[in-house]
Amino acid sequence: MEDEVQHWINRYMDAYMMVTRQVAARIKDSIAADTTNDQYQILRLIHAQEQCTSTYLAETFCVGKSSITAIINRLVQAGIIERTRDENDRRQVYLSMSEHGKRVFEAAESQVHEVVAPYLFHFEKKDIETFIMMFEKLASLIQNDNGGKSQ
Amino acid sequence: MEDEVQHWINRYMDAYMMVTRQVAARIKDSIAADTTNDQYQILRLIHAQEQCTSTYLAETFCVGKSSITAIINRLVQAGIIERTRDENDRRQVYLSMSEHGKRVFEAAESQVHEVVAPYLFHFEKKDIETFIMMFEKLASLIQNDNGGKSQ
DNA sequence: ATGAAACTGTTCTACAGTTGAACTATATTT
DNA sequence: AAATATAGTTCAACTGTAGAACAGTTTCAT
Repeated sequence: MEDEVQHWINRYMDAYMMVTRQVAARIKDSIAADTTNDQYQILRLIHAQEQCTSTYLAETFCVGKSSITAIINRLVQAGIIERTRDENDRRQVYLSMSEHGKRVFEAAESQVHEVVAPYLFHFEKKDIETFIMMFEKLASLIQNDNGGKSQ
Repeated sequence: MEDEVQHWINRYMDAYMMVTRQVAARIKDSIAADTTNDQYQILRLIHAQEQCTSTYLAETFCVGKSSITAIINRLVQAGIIERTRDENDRRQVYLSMSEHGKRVFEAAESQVHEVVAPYLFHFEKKDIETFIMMFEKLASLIQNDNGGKSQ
């Protein structure tokens, strides 16, 4: 039983590292050279969020807020992201994509899809569903498990 | 059909990012502060490989060889890794763990297992097998797809 | 109403990781 | 022997990360 768990974890880590690294490398080669993978992930989060703040990004991305400031500074400098202060609570700064930013994001997105899509055709529809659902269940388990280490 | 693929990719990316980031953050909090996640991944590769070279690590990790040099330099400086030149082909340098390195690696490994294992108990044995097998299939698809971009 | 506490985000310094070009040393090819 | 290929390193420039100190804003307790 214990051995089985160990074995699963090792297999998972092996496959996981391979997939993660290779997919990241392929996406990097594919999307415009001046946008990094992390920047693309940040753009995805901003795109999906109505009023996106640094705090939200820091929590979702699991990094400190100063990392977000650094990334956003570069994206602002590249004319991709714009900052807007909330007039009701002037502490908050909302992050949104400029028109140029939207074009950059959409181009990157379609490149990513071109990289990933071909692999899907090697799998049964049913298996893809199962795979994604397990991934989503895992994501929600992890998400609802903040702070409390045990269990 | 196209829409379905798009939808899958988006769901996959969402779940994937969440799991990747959260697990990485938890592992980082868990393993000794002076070993990074990337260093742990490198140690796993060295541990699994009989005679490990920089070139092998660079290819497997999908980075340039100079990145590997930088990582290995830090691990050598920390007394975790040792370099040994091949006497038959003096260009080659084999990387191996020192005794201290082995202890560091085993400690990190057991920490990682402690972080990951609890999540497994939320899943059916059968589903875990399916999940890992799909991951492994994906890994091997990607691996056997070097160079040729299309398909 | 005012002062303490909490919150949002930035700046700064130090470091890990990445890249790509230039380089050293060794081995192979012709 | 000279040209070429291979394995690895060095260097400079950059992205990403952490954590502490900080500034500005809001909330809360008394």
